[in-house]
Amino acid sequence: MPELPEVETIRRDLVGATINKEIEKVAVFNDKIVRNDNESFSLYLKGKKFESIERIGKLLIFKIDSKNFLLVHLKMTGQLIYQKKDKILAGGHSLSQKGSVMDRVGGRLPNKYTHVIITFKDKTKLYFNDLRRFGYLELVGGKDLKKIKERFGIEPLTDNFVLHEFDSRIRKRKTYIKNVLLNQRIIAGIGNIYADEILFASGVRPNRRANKVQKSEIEKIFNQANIILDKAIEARGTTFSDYVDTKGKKGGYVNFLKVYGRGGKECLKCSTEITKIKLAGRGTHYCKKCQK
DNA sequence: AAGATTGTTGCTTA
DNA sequence: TTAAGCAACAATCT
Repeated sequence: MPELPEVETIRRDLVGATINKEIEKVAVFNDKIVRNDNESFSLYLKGKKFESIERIGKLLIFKIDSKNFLLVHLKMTGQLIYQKKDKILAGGHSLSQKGSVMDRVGGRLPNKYTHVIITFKDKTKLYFNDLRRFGYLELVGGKDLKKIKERFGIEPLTDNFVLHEFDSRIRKRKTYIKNVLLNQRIIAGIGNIYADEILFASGVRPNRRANKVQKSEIEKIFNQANIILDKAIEARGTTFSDYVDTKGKKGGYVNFLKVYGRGGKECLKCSTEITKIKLAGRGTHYCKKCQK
């Protein structure tokens, strides 16, 4: 589940690897993944370069020129992997038809989940893989991009992410505090894993109503969001199931998780059993003693 | 073998 | 007009 830290890790890696490299060829194997007409998509990108790569929330924005942008969203199981050439097993052929964990995390490429391959002129390749096929690629113009950007709330780790704004956005809402953190129109980039981790570190239960959370608690949530997202980027993200970076490597923050995925286990602070509930259809983990 | 897994959109309802 | 809540989407694992 790529959230802000995972997508940011990918963005930084791809800036180093692909900026200003001429695209030689684009192959699309699944016509639902690319939201534009597949043929014109490939044709358009041929000969183009990425001028820069930005991110808003969990969305990657590859700038082609001042009016054209390639959007890539990984949703739950999308991957962007960059490597020199197809890895081919000795004596075998390169396209694995059988899905396996090895295919999903760190195996040979392309595999049955590879839906798009961008080949650069220097023969390096960028693979878009997605087991669940929720992710997408889309070419958009400047006006579309502007509209899309407007749909996002305040962005952590930027100058717009200030306590006052954070507080006023949360305070208005009657829904659960966790829902507010997950709502991309209010705050961009936080997903299920980091929402649970931030609330644990802040001592606030996910099912508290946002408008009933004290100002001092909102300040804690704000501070912990900054700390945790920063630390997670430093650790190159969290691999819980399918996430890997552009080299196919897992994220190290999984070793720092305090509550996510630990339902029924002992709280690392107080040894109380971690409670797992369902909130807004999401698995939600918290410590009933440490979080009020 | 049903249920869980989750990011986002779009619909319905209040 | 806006917010809240939920179904739908997709494939795989337990």
